[in-house]
Amino acid sequence: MVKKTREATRATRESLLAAALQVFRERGVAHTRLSDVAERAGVTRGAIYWHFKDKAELFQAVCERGTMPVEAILAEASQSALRDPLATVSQLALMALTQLAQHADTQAMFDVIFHKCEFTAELAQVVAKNDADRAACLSQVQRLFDQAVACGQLPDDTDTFLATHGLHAYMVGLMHEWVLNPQSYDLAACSEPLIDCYLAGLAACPPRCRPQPG
Amino acid sequence: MVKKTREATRATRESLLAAALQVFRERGVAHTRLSDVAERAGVTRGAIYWHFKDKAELFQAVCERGTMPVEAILAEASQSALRDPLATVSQLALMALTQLAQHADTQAMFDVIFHKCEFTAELAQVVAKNDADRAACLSQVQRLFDQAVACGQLPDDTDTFLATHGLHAYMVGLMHEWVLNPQSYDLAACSEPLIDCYLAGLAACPPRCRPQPG
DNA sequence: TAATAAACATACATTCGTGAATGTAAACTC
DNA sequence: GAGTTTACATTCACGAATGTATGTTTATTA
Repeated sequence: MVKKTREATRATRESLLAAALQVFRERGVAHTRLSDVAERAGVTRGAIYWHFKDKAELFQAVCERGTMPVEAILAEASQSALRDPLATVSQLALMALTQLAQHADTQAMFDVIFHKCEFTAELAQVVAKNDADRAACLSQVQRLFDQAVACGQLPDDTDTFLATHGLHAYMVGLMHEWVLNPQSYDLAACSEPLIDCYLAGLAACPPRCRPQPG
Repeated sequence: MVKKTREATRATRESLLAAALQVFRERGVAHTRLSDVAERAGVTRGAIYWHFKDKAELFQAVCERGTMPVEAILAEASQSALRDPLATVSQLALMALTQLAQHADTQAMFDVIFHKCEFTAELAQVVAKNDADRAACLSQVQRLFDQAVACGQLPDDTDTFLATHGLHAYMVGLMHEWVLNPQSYDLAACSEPLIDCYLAGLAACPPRCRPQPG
């Protein structure tokens, strides 16, 4: 039983990615042996080395598959109308948390990223992509906050850079901690009030721009 | 050159902990070889195995040394007067961020914890301690929020559980992201407005208690 | 339908890191 | 100041994981 049809090959690759995500979550990325992943997927290590160069490339593929939905959310939101920038930000955040709350694979993905992975030199590819994604996300949100200031939704002297970083940190922290204990509270139900709370803080008492020195 | 005086022994242990923190940060915990740590500390692996049972115990010691100051902050704050619960929370958060902003060792520590470590089975000890610390911190803060509600500083129907988890997530996210780019903004200067922003959101639009079903 | 290449399985060599075992010299105890 | 223990250094043997090389069978292609 060797050379499969094209569809079977795709299926093998998919089951490898799914198995890798599971084993990564159970054992941590650095501690997983490729033989474990192969066994979980019902193949041998040879199959892994056929589809991926090494563990780093496998991990990268797992990451790209896992972050696709979130990136799709961001891309979709960038199309959205800009009559109400703050509402756009709110919906963006809400959709991200909802995606996390509702999809087990997304939970597994973020569990791995946040708690079961060491971002070291050999994963430089993934780190670089993460950095690029974060930068894109941040600049997109900051643009929305700038529009919110222009609309009068936020005070004139709002430091939108800090506001953006604050919101991003909030989102990261919520995901980081919630995946540790998904049963601690109902994320799907609580996302909206949690997000509204931060945005209300921004409207009421945002970080202010300091007069630039010089 | 063997058997040192007691003070020299303490110094060796200290330099091992410092070396471990550095190497953990550079290579990630799972990828560091104890020989690297020994070399960095100017000793051999024998010295490590004398002071610590294995890598997990070394990591645990590094963690305990690194989280001491933050725990001291919490302990100190628990003594504080309770006339102004929200101000106490604010100062608590501010001190934690200030500690991070001002001490290179604390930055290294959180960089390792957040980005250079896999929390897997073999580190169960550390995970358990983390969980206990987090639970203690959360309940302490929630008590302060409860007092704030009693004082009228927060609305009567504030869901203090969610408020606490939100603040905790915010803090975790701020530290998690800032250590990735300490030069991205001046944390020491921005901590206060960032914290005030979230607390203002709590006062203005907190997560509300839902009527319990049944 | 013959030839080629895909999609793995199998077998192998090698390296790497660990833990334990042992050596040892100096500090501490009495 | 002799014995004991400390605080390491050195050496060794072992397993484990990796990457590669090769085998094998079947889909695909011309």
